[in-house]
Order: sequence, then C-alpha cells, then structure tokens
Amino acid sequence: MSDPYYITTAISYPNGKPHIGHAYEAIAGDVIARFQRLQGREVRFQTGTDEHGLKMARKAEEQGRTARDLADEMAGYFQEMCGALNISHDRFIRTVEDDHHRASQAIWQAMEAKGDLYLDRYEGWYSVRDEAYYDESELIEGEGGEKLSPQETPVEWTVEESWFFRLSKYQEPLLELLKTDGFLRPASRRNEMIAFVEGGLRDLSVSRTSFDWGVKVPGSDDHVMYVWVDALTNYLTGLGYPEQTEDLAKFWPANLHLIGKDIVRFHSIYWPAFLMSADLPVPQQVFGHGFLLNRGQKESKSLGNVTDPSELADKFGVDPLRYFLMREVAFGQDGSYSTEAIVTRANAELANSFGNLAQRTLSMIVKNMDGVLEKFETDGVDDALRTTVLDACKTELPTEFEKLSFSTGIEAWIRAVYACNQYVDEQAPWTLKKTDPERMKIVLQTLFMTLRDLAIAIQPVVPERAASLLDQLAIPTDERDYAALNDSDWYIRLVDSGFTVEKPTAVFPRLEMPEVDNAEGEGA
RNA sequence: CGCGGGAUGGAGCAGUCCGGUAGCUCGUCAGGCUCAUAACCUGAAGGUCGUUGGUUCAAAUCCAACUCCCGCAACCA
Repeated sequence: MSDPYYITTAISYPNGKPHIGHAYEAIAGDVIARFQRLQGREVRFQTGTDEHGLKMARKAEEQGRTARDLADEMAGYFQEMCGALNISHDRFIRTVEDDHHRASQAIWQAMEAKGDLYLDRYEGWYSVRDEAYYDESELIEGEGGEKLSPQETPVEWTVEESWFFRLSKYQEPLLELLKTDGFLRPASRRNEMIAFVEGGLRDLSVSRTSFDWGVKVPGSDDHVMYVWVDALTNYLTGLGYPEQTEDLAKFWPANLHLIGKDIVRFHSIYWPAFLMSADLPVPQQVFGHGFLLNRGQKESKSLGNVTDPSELADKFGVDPLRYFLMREVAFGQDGSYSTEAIVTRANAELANSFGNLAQRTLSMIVKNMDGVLEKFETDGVDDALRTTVLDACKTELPTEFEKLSFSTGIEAWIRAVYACNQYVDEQAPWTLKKTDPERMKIVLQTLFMTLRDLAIAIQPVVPERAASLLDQLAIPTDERDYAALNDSDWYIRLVDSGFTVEKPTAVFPRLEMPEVDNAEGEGA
C-alpha cells in the first residue's frame, strides 16, 4: 500500500485576476504533488477559490451584478491559470459549491456541540477593508483627527450581533502545537506566531449579519460565517467531510498546507483551533512561502507592473517559467523576478547545459552509431560519472525536495548536468571516433544513461519537457518514477527492444532576451 | 518604543539556526574544443561579508548599539 499524501494550496480570493503570486504557489504545490507521486505516494492535491465575504459582495455591487456572477467569472480565470501552468490538482474547489456549504455548516455544528460557540453582541471599531475589528487602544489618529486602524484604514463604530469562537480556550494546546518541530515552517514564522499566542488570545468573532454573501450559520439564518471559517474548511470539503469517506480517512490530516506568509496566522492558529474544537486532527505542516517581487518591487496595479502569469507561460513556455521560479528563489523567502532573469536562467541551465547535453549526445549517437544502442562494459570514469549523476538524482534532489528546498535540490541536479558536460569534453567522443570507435560508443551510451536519470529526476519541475526527452529516449511511461532510478536492467531491456535513437529535437530551445523596456519599473 | 524582512566581489543570490579556508549564477578577461541549441570545458581578475563595540584561540555566522533599504491601505500569495 502506498503512503497517502495530501497537499493543498491556499484558495485564492478572486476579487482580481490571478497574478504571479498565485502562479508561484500553484506551481510550488504542483511540484510537490508531482514529486510525491514520483516517490510512489498516493497524492491528493487541492487548490481553488475562496469566493465569499464582504469584499466580493461590494465589488459585485459596484459592478452592478450578483456576487455569484462575479465569482463565476473570476473563478474561471483561476481555473484557466491552473490549466496554463500545467497544475495537476485533483480538485479545484470553489467555496460557493453545495458540498462546501454542507462541510462548513458541519464543522460549525461540531464546534457548537463542543460548546465553543456562543452568541454575543459585538460593539467595536470595524474596518471594512481589513474585515477586522480593532480595540480602541489599537487605533491610531489620522490627519484630520479621525480614527484609523493600525493599518491606517478607516474604521466605523459597529454594533453587531455575532457568534464567537472560544479561541482563548485553545491557547495552551496551540502553543504546544506551534512549538512542535516541523509544524510551522520556515522557522522564522514560528517565533512570530508563538509570540502572538503568548500575548493572549481573544475569542474570535466568527459570524456577520451585515451582509449575506457567505455560508449561512446553521440555525441563525441572518448570520453568515466569517469568511475564514468557511475558507479554511475547504481543505476538509474536498475529502467529503462531514461524510466519513474513504478519502477523509486516508488523507486527513493533510500533510501540508502551502500558503503565503501573510496568512500564516489563520492557518497555524485559527485553523488548528477550529479542528481541535471539532475533534479533528490538525494538519502535519503549514508552510508559509515568501512573496515574489517584480524587479525588487511589489506588483501593484497603481505601479502598472502587474504580470499575468499565463502571459509569462505563453511567452517563455510553462516549463522554463516553472524552472525559474523553483530554481531562482530560496523557498520560504521573498524573491525577485524579471523577464531578463527568467531568460538568463532558463538559457544558461535548461538550454545551454541540459538541453544542449541531450542534443549533442543524441546527435552523436545518431550520426556515429546509426542510433543503435548496444550492450557495453564501462570504465572507471564512466562509472564515476554515473555515480555522480545517480547520487544527485536519487539522493540529493529528493532529500532537498522533501524539505521543500527546491532551489538547493535543483542546484544539485544542475551540478550533475555540468559534470556530464565536463565528461563529454574530457572524453572527446569526436576524437575517439577516429582513434577508438568502441570507446566512443561506451562514452555516448554512458551519456545516454545519464540523460535518462537526469530527465526522470527533474520531472516535477519541468514535467512536459522532461516527458518529451524521455519519449526521445524511449523510456516506457511506467518506468519513469523515482523507483526506476534503482532499476539497473532498464538499459539492457531497451537495447533488446531494438529501439533506435532518432534525430533529436531540441527539448529546451534558447529563449530570446526581451527588449529591455526602460519605461518599465517606475521611473527607474 | 507597532510588526516583519533585508544589507555578502559589477548585477542577483546562497551561506548565518549548529562560529573554524567566503560559495553559486550572470557579467568581464584569457585560453581550450569544435560533437552540440553562437552552445560546451578550463583558468583568472574582482569581496576588510552595512557601521561601531563586545564575547572567543577563531565571527559573514553569537551578543549589544547604530545606519540605511523594503514590505505591512487599495488590486494582492
């Protein structure tokens, strides 16, 4: 039986079109999902959109249409993006779906049955923009003497009947959880959350009566749930909760919630508290990744530097884009990107180093061996190369990917590619062709073998292109998982099959450097 | 005293948790190769790791203070 693995991305709030950050998270999640599948695990991967809440309701109102209509349109963009980026999710969940409403109401009832929900009146300073109440002491004074939230957003004195969740009751178990090694990563986010909890937890207002775009509170029809209660529950919805489904038993608790660093609090404090209250196990790990900056600046509409991720994928290819994002930025930290950086990185590593390695190797096999592979005896140097490559492919890269250190894992992989190019240079098969044709064959076939290992290893990052290369190498589709890296007979079987290498086609063509647009980047 | 992130050769970054020859990519310069996607390989130049002080046999790494930069309203991971 294979080990189940459940990974989720955050569900996106679709009051705008997808931007590079959404793409980044989706791609990272997809890399993890594909990686775990190659490890032989049974993976469940979920992403989606979080469509309720006041902001959506207001936006729809501004546009003179129903919230549902707006949500339908926006959710469509996110689904398209997933398609464009080759995301291999099992479910794209939308919080407006019926099963999600049922799940949210079920967890609500579970928390209520536990005695953790109570009805009270809420009076306080409410910021519509932040969708949060603030204590009088937290407020700051604006220029005209008006009261502002700590984020300097306008606040209104609001009196509202509201359901409350006894968050304070879970302070101790939450602290223990946060201190559990590996629960919240990267570690830098941990201290922040621990400090927050140690500062004392207040009960959380979890319903609203001021609008109705949300999940109805069971038994209180004029209340809708606080958007986070319903949003977080999506992770259970997708498994069939509240039914005791096979999926729920198999995949819950989730192995990993992949989220942006801005919503760590909701996932590492509120969500576990809700789950504890509902007597459900808490997720094994929450990982808050960093943000991507456009040439060091945050993307924003006002700066006019917002990038549509699908356009980037169109322009450079999905796989080069995926490679760049996973390779360039240390996962967990903020990173920077630009079209030049994408092209430079993709050309240097994918086209020049790896793609060209495949091209030169396969070309020589076609030209000098008529594409026919033979059984052969290796020499010490050949074995050394194969060991280097296998070590990177089946030990270093997987070890780093397991830790979500993608850039480090890929670095180990590209070093193995460099080693192959070095080997080509040292062995100089074009010389051997004249001096020792038998030796030349050994060299080329050794390279053929390393290409297969390298292509298998990098599949999570560049699934399409890796598959294309593996096709050219005639590696059967059911022999491409990581376990296949331990198979020592594959080459013999391939030789026996009578396969002939065809004239290769470039797997990673060089990308063209875009014109540098000086108007870009805000007066720079 | 609001919170957080950052400052490392020309550019972009890793290394900082668990002190001990400062590493990678791009760029530059020189050489090699000619199989290959004007690609590949080798070598070199270039850094007192923001500042000051402290701990230590030893500090980019630990401690203290300071300076500067960037996020934390809206679209938004």
